[in-house]
Amino acid sequence: MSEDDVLRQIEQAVIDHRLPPGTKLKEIQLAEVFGVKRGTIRKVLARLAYSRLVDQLPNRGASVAKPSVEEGRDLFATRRVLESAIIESLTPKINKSQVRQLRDMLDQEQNAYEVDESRLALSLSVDFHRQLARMCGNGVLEEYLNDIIRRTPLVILTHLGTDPQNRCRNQEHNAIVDAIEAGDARKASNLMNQHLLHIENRIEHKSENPQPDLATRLLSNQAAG
Amino acid sequence: MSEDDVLRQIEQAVIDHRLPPGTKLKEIQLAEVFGVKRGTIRKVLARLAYSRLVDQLPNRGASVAKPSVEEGRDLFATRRVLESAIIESLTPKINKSQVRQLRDMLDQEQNAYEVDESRLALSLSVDFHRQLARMCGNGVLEEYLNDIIRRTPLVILTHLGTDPQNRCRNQEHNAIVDAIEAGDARKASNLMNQHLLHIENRIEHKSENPQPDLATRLLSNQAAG
DNA sequence: ATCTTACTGATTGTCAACAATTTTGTTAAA
DNA sequence: TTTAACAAAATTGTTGACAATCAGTAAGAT
Repeated sequence: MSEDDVLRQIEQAVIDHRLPPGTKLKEIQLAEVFGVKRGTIRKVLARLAYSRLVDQLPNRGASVAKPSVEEGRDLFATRRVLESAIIESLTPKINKSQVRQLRDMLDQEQNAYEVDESRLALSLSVDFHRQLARMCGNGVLEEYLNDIIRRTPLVILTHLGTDPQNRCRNQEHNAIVDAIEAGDARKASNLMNQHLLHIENRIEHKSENPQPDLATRLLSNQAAG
Repeated sequence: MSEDDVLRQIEQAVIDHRLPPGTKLKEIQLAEVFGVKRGTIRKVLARLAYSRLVDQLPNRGASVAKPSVEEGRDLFATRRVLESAIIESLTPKINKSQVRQLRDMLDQEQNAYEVDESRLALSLSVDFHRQLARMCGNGVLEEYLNDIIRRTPLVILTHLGTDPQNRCRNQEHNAIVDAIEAGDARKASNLMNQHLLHIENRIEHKSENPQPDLATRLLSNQAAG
């Protein structure tokens, strides 16, 4: 298994919340799990740290990142900026074949929901955003959006949990494509903004009822132990 | 000298075009220059590659990146998106002390030009953009803009050379602050867009008269070799 | 003359042993 | 019982030696 494979595996595990935020990532352990040398793990962890998916402290190793509420807010705000720009750039120059491609993706996504393949549906839903970035033809913009998309699940996990309501709404995706197809860049961009705000706002609300910290959680369950 | 020090030194050397695009960065050589072990250089090169300041090919080492015209165009377009968003976000909430701080920076920059400290002037000019990002209060946005700002000199170097006309115009910076102070976010944002387009357009024009490629350059000088 | 092949030096990539540090566990004194 | 000091274990960080690979060169074949 190559370095890139290991990277993808860990990334995917984070996205699927098999590795919740805060989980310690020990080098030897990971090396044994993936059957690679410690040096490989070391490089992978450095890359994950660079993209803010893990936190690294000197002599204290790596752990799955726990983005703060502020970071989550900033991340979503930046994502709205980028995705709005992508839509504004794409709308005037999209062609019919591309519109059809987007529709196909949304149909697949809807299908996956209906047959209860929720993991596949989530994955397709993310692909929709990625595909828009790809189509807009600006590689740098695409690159930065992909960075942000990779960080988003951690924010949602950390501050919203795994409630299925946190997913993208397929219906909203369809409305965005409608506006793009109609050539209404402003409307499409606004719809995307709203779409992302729906999730973003849940973070703000949730953070008003902050998750109990370790002490609180232990004291409210004194029978255990 | 620490890993971060080495990183900064190389970064600065790239920005100051002491290391022109394409320069090979050999591990042993760098290790000797900075008086560090090869492992340190190795980590630094990996980080520089991640931020696209150097290109890395397997078994072929690292060299200072040579961004393509497309990458340069995309980079500037993305930069306009981010900096516009920063201005729009900052304008409604900036306070007088912050405006004064920006003015001070621009005065220093102007001063540096007048006493012909062009390197200092350039540095202060970049700081102006960074400061706006800092003031807008979105850490993620700031982070991404700093990434782009680090990559910008390479694009300019590769496609425009070291012509002093490629610098930011102090006058345009002042006009942007004027609009911010007047609370006119739309105008300030547009000015920033124009400001960046002034440099961006030079890339497009330059690339219409493409630099002769290697073959052409060699054949037009057959006496050599 | 041109192409192929084998060789050489330089450079990058890998690894296992060692060092440094933090964490955990234990003991002993207050 | 608590605290502090110390010892042991686990983990991360570093290093030098070695392996693998590549660019360049020269000899040989066509």
